[in-house]
Amino acid sequence: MSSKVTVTLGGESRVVPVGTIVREVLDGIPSRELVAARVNGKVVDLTHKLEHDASVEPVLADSAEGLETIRHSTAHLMAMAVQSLYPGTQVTIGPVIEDGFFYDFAPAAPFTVEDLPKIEARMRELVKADHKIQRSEVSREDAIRKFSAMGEKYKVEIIQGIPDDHVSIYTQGDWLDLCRGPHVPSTRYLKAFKLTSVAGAYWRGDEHNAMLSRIYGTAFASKEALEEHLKLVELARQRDHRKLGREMGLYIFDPISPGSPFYLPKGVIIFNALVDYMRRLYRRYGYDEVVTPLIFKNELFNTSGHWENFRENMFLSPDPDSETNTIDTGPDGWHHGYGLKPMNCPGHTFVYRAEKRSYRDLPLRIAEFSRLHRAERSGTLHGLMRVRAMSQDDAHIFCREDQIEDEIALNLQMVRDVYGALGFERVEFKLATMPEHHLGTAEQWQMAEGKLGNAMKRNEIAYEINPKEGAFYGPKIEIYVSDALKRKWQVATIQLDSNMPERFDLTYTNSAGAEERPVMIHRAILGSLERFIGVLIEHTGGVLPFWLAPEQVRVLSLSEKVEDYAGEVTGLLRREGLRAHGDIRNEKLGFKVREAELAKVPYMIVVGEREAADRSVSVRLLRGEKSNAMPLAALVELLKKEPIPA
RNA sequence: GCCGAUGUAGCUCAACGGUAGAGCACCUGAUUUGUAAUCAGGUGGUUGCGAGUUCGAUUCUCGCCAUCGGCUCCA
Repeated sequence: MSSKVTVTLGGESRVVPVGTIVREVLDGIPSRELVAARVNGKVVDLTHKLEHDASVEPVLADSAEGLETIRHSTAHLMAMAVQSLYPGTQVTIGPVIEDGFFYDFAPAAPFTVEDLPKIEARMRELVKADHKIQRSEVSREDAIRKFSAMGEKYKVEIIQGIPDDHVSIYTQGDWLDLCRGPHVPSTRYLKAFKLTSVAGAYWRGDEHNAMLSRIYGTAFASKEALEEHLKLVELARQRDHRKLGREMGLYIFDPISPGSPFYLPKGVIIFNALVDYMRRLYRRYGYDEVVTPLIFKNELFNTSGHWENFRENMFLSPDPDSETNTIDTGPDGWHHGYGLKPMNCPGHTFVYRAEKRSYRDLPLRIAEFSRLHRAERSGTLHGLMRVRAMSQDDAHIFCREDQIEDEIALNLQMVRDVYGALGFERVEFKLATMPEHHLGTAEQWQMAEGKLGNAMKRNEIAYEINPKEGAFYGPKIEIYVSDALKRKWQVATIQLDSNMPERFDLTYTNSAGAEERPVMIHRAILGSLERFIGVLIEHTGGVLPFWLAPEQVRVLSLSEKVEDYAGEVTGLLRREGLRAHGDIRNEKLGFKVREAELAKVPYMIVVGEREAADRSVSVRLLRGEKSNAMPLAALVELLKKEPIPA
């Protein structure tokens, strides 16, 4: 074996002795920017020894990998600080996440936010001490012995799950942790971090396991980048749909019905505008709308499989005809009272069965906006994003097997129409595949997944696979959008189902006169209207497009003298079908403008004596964007040009 | 459901082991107003609910409910 290795860096090659550390090869780069290196594509420590020929690239602090390394090292720094402040606390895992990192601990008592400043202070001390961060490799057995001796039983459990003979350990000062790495060379490199919150988290995410105490934090390459991030978080907080919804008078929540919004008149306008929009699309795409019951005998849910699979999320009601009037479980395992529907699908099979169906009737597209109720666990409720009562732009398509791909493709087209019209640029698609518990054979699943995939390819849609996340009856396409907090929300879904038609024994007569089983496609494009409105509000910061704005025009009178003219203008706009209101209160104009701005009314129409004299108006757009005067007729023209998606 | 925090007027928030206060909103009056807050006065709270400790609880303790941050779950 040669004692020299050839290193390629930035297109140039050089020969160095075997065992040279990467840092020495990257001698041209200032140490404060360099946090790690990429050797043959793999990110490693700067102290990594070069044993073979390799191509080497620097990993800089502000690159994606650099940031990841910094965050990971910061998580270690935090763990070191925690263990020095709270001896006896065990460490578990501490990964990097989207905007920072967390570390799960098993402390004597759970951490609270009051602990964070103390931990942060200790972290800063450790940074100042400039502890070198060193990697070493030990055998699995040695590592197990070592961590056992330290009383770190979670670490031992982790190591026991690692198949390799050797594991790596990182040491900084008198502290060490099992870790794959890489890490920054010393704690001095960590200069911009903040601990953000604490939370409980189960060991390995399993609620049967012990509850650990998790601390979240974030770290950046520079103080400026951290500040910028914190500013964004603050901005996002201001856009919170719960705050904006209240301020804009759209909806409220009350403990009298947890998880169920009370839509106020303005909120209903948004709700109805979205429903109207979907109805226009339904006409174009050939859907029929139905209204089915909200409450059913549980016999329905027993047949559909909901009783078995969804009961814990259902609101149940006794049978009023029953003498005992209880919701006890009956002798055959399901109770004979009523259940509030959590989904429309079982009910829609009765719409299908209302007539004898022929292959010529298919595809049959049945839509419904009815309210659905799901008994979501109390801790999961979150404004409009996670509710117990919701409406969906729900539809079920009953079709022949040979129509599946076309129907899916048509739906994907509709998805694009909708998200394009609403200005969502970041839309992601996933294909959720066969889960552990499933009905049908692997071949059937493969075929169904293939059809969904093909339909996406036909629409030139790039998608990821979401393994084993399909519904138990069939695979699904999941469609996600991002909100202002950069949280991804699943909104739309398209699911293939041959189970429900089977359970309800749905058939159609084929061209040869024989009975065949249709396939059912479950789909929603906006998904839950509640969640969609929440996402929309955070996405737009409450500044909704004209066609969705609860109040489109506000006419502001300057004084009592022009009250009549203001009323006349408001009346005219209303007759033109616009959502216009007059503000003729005894207030100064500045005050009225401010209130209209806060209410996010897109058009403010100012009328004073000048305007009244020549029958004109002065127009101000939201945020003072534009302000000019025009004749009344011109205003109507202008407003009628506002786009409404169809 | 689990971990942690929180709950005071319609909203945002302050205070305190000795029966609560501000701003906004609301009401009344004055002002007649030109593009993000005119002035003055007034109404409004059994401090989330229930129990305990205490001479006395809104404050301390416990339970419940709800909310917030997470976990978990999500056909």
